[in-house]
Amino acid sequence: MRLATWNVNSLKARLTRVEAWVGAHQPDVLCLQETKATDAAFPSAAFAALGYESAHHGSGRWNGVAILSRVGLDEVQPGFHDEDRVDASEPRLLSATCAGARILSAYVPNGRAVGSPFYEAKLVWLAHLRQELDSTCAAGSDVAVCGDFNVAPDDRDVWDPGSLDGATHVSQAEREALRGVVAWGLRDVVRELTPDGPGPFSWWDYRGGAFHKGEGMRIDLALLSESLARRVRLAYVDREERKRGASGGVPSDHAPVVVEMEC
DNA sequence: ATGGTAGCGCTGCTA
Repeated sequence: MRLATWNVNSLKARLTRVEAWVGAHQPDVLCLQETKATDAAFPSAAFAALGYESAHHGSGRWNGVAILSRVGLDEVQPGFHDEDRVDASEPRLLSATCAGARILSAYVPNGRAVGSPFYEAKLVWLAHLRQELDSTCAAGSDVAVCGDFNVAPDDRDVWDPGSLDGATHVSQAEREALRGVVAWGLRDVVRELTPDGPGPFSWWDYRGGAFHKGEGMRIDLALLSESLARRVRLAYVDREERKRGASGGVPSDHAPVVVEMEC
């Protein structure tokens, strides 16, 4: 089973690259974030032509999450199961069951600036994600929480920890909120298989040639339950996709994260 | 040099 997650920064702008990447890498399940698409505009036919069922939760313009699967796509749940918990106007979570595993595609709020209302909402959103796992996933079951967490888990996950000390994405409270999600019973398998930093980064600012200067962050994660994590044989970031070239057009500012599990 | 790039969409916001 090959599972991947990718913030595409507009599916409309990236469709050719996504199709090429799917064809080349053949994921069984692919979580997408920042589709910036309405459900009506989501290109389900294009993915069906590649052999994938798909589900999307989006309202256009901003946010938007999707799951593609060629191993079944059932029990699709847009948003949190209890919509009273979080403002339902921002489509940032989509869950589905694929080959017996509960898959969550998550786009955590950016937070903008430490201490802002958006930052406080980000912390609340992460707390609700933990509650979602508590109330919808059984301990010991196959669960993968994949997406753009907009948090760098520790200092190995940023290019220059000193210059970012206390900033958004690396603040203590954000990291604690992320640890709260992980503490449900998840493992950060890319980090486990790549213990040395800095990196592997999954996001680079479009500005200032950050990618080529190696100034990125690791904020896109595949968090796997124990039952899935012990089957992992490969987990990595596909930096090649972040380069301009072969697939044509401008790349997303995020690279895909890929996990390969036995059976 | 207090900037820069990209997407959406047509004005300025979001990241």
